[in-house]
Amino acid sequence: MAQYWLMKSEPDEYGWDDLVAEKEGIWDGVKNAQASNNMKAMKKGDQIFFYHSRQGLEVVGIMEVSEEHSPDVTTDPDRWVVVKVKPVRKLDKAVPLKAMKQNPKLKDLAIIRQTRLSVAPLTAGEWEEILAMAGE
DNA sequence: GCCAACGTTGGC
DNA sequence: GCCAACGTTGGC
Repeated sequence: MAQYWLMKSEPDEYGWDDLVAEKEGIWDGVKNAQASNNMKAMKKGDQIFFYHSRQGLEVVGIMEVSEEHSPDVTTDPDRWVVVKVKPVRKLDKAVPLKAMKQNPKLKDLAIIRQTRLSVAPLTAGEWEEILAMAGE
């Protein structure tokens, strides 16, 4: 079964619309051991929520892993990795952080507990709950 | 723009 | 190998 993830990006830097325009994006520049380990664990076809940080503060769409990890030549290839992702679809309505914080079922969500982690795993239950909040 | 949280670096 | 200083991230 596919695993679920959530990845953050500042829309100023790289937003959902940029990914859609490119059709396939390389998720690079992640310089954090925990996030990097999560990326290494990703399998092709895993589902990922795209979250806009700093501006927006909401989950805007779903993407999936199109190519598993490889060395990140934009940073330190011996240390960090990239994955390739492609957009699946935009959510009917974006799910704001504020709403997720108010939902007791999402209290253990990695982005709430550890805000600075940019790539985090999600349980199937959390995935479903966020989808439900998006009206799906 | 500010500041808290947290990871990393470097002097000892 | 410890820990203070520093840099970066991200919510507010």
